[in-house]
Amino acid sequence: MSESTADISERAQLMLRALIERYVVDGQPVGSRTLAREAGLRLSPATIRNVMADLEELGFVSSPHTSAGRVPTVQGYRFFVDTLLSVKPLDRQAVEQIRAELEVEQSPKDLVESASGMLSGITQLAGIVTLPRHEHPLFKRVEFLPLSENRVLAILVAGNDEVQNRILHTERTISAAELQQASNYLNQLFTGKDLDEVRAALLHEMQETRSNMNEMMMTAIRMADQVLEHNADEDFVLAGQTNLMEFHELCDVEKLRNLFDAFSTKRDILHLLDQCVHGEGIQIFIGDESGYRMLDECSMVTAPYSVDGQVLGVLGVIGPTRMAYEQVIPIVDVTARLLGAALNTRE
Amino acid sequence: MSESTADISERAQLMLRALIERYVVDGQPVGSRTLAREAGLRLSPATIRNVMADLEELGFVSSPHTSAGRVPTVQGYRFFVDTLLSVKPLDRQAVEQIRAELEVEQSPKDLVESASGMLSGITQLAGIVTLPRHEHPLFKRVEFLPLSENRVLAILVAGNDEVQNRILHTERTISAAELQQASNYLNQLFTGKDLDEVRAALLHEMQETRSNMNEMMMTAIRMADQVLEHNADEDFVLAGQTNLMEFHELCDVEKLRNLFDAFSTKRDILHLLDQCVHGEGIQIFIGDESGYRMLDECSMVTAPYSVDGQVLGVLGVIGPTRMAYEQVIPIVDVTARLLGAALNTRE
DNA sequence: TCTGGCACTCCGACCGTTAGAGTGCCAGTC
DNA sequence: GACTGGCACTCTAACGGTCGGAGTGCCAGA
Repeated sequence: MSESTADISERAQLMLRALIERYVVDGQPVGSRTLAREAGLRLSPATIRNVMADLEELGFVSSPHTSAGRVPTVQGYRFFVDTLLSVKPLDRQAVEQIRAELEVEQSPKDLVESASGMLSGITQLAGIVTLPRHEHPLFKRVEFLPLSENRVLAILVAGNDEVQNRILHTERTISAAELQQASNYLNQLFTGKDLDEVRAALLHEMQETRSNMNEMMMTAIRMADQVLEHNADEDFVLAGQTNLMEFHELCDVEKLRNLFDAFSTKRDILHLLDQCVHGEGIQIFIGDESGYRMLDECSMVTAPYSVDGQVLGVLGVIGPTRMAYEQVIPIVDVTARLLGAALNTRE
Repeated sequence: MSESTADISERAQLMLRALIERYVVDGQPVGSRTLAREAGLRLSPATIRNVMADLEELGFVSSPHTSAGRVPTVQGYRFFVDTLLSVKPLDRQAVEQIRAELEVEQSPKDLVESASGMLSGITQLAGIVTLPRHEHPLFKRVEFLPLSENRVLAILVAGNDEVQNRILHTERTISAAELQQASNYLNQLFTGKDLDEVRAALLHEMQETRSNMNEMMMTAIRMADQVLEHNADEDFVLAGQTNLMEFHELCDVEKLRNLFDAFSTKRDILHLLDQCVHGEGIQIFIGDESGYRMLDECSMVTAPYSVDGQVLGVLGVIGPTRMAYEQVIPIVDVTARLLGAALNTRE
């Protein structure tokens, strides 16, 4: 008991590492003999058993039953990724593959989908990427086009050149000149302002002066709301969910159902991803660390991606706790950088 | 052997029907005693066994092993839906629920999602709806807005008021007047024409006269392409996939994986849905009738939905072969009508 | 401090048995 | 001739016992 978590013998660390690396392969409990063979150390199974007993006492491994081998616990994985892990630099081929895929000119939405596909394809796990979201979208421009008698097409351009359309039905036919006047007014006043402010200013003005542009301004507000709301309710793109079915620890239909339900409900997953935006760099949730029951047997490795230093979203990988962290981490890392870069060239 | 498929004794038909209705409930083979109890007929199990033997010879039922009850075959289900089925009219409450959900003002995409959710929610199976697709979209309007130095926002409005945006980088700064001129030209010439024709005409003109509006016209073509292409590659919205995990005949992880893979690949499913557009009214694929292995244990009930007599898409339900067809069919039918109606009010 | 040996435990696989459900067939009855 | 009760038969799923393998903990000796 004199040992604190901080000073586990180096040998024990090597052993834990070997055990995890072995367990990741086939998900079977690892026994002392196997470990004696596989770990580079020249030790007998008996010795290894002693060390394993120590590791068990520290809570890093546990045995499913008396005469089974040992299995890493969440704490074991945590210690592993925090202090034992040596991240292998990603091989050039994979990097090039991702770069090539993301370099093709495509819309942000398509880029996100490509990235998600890449993540799941390379790791053989599930890839997840949130849609890019600007913190404070700017008002850039609004236009109103007469469509037919009582219908006007309103177009709002936000700072990131995101465009919103909306067809509105008006009470009377509004002339092209009037529409022009309205848009001129709004554009002169607000171009470059924060969309939030624009919204507030319009609301204020509508109450003050009951101008004849109310209808137009109403629309502008509604559209601003839409952009803001569209930005508020984040969304993500998932790929390769079915890869998760390969892992027998998840193959219980009950668990699968909970997991897939969470994927389509999105709420909980989004909430979790949200926590990853604020943390800096790679974030890892192992097993029940996430706090969500359906992810108890899963881990999630995430990294935020950003353009010009502004974080636009998060991406990552979801898989069983026994994933090859040392491989997944660099993949997530690189993909985040490359996605950021790809989004940058478009703006 | 003197009996042809056409003339099965009425009693046998009643029996097949009772058997299927019973089997749908819990998916267990149905024995003669159960059937004697449940079917209204006052017959002894022995008699029922004789009739069951006939049905088996005709290929309508089969027994998984010597001393199990009988299970309907695909042919059995087929005969059932073709000739035995009495579709129960949907109860008003459900209809109202669907109507209410689809009556809220929302975009086509949202409507489709609502419909899909309704289908899966009411049937407790998976709901599927293709996005609406106009066969011959019309050109309605195009506008070009100067954004900044070398950037122009192009907006194309199609006949169904579908709007496409695209930002284009120009070689030189084009004045607002020039842009106005270009759009006026295009609008005057092409409004109301078939988008296909517009595209062809523009291409032709570009080759003939090397006008200074080439750049604008190029864009118009590209955008037309986009609308056309967007329409060509259909897509669907799926909901309630996880409901399928409740059925033990699908609970084998291997099958589940194939099914979910097909859902995310989309190709095969789309191909199947495509066949349903052309058939008129309700279409039903039972088990391996679909020709796709991953749907061997599934059935699909579909109906096309249309606006003004033009079919825009298909919707339906995917579930295990033992689904309550007499309930699913009217739900699919009604939802198709209501979705058509909902889309209509928007145009 | 490490190791070989030993007793012990537990799981999974492999029977054999049994109860239950359902069948097919036959002879008897209305 | 149509229906039924009875009977022998078959197959499955569940239970329990046995057995080998894998792995453990502990101890005594190097």
